[in-house]
Amino acid sequence: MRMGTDTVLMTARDDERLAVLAKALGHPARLKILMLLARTPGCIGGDIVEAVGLAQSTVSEHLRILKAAGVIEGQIDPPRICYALAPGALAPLAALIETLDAAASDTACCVTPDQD
Amino acid sequence: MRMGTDTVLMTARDDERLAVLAKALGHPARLKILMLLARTPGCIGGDIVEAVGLAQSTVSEHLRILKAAGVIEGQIDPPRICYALAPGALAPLAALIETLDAAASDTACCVTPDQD
DNA sequence: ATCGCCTATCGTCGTTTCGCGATATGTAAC
DNA sequence: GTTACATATCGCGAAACGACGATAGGCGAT
Repeated sequence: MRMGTDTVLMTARDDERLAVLAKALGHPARLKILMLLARTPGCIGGDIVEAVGLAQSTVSEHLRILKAAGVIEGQIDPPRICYALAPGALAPLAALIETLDAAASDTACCVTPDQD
Repeated sequence: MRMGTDTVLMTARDDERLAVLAKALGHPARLKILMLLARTPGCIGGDIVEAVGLAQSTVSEHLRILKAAGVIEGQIDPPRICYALAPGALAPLAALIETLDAAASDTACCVTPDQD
């Protein structure tokens, strides 16, 4: 299901799942981690701790949240743990945004006609 | 140089802004409100309260958060207040997701899709 | 087996969020 | 003026979040 034709219609308790996904992105430290993973060619472990500048336990928590949300994947590689972005994990969120943006242009009935 | 708060150094402040945007979507009630606004042809006011099934004060708070994040806009129309989705507000978040998803395919080095 | 490295989990504390009822504000109508 | 309606704001308690230090576990090297 690529197109979000049904995105507006479903709105069941998928809200909950979507919210978890969005909430995973709703923190600067986690965004930083994702950005780091995005620009890292391979996989990284403890380097993340230094990059975000927080305590190791705190970073581990953020990693756990991201993993629980399905945004990242962790694979145990003998020396350390290899973290990488999970492909397609954000697709539902992308579809949501697309739907909302499309509807925004359509429902722009009472928005102030001032354009910047 | 007066240094314009942030330049190309890093996405220090950008992360914050992006996080606020994502956090605005990171709640079931707020998602419900946005879905409702997306589905509504015109603009709605107090109907939102009944739709989400929460107290009027609670809904007002969620609306305030969404408005603060720039996701929705409210225009005072004498009898009530007209709320509508703000066009293009989620564009930065969409760009983020696109970037992450693109990088996910690229950095998928240690993921073993077939094996487990 | 012991050491050192890396990661996960635990316990705690302060802050923030969430939900509510009650109350204040503003405007249209009377 | 008052009344009625719709929204915003104000406490307030309960829950969740974010951060930390300390601790426990797995694995390679010694």
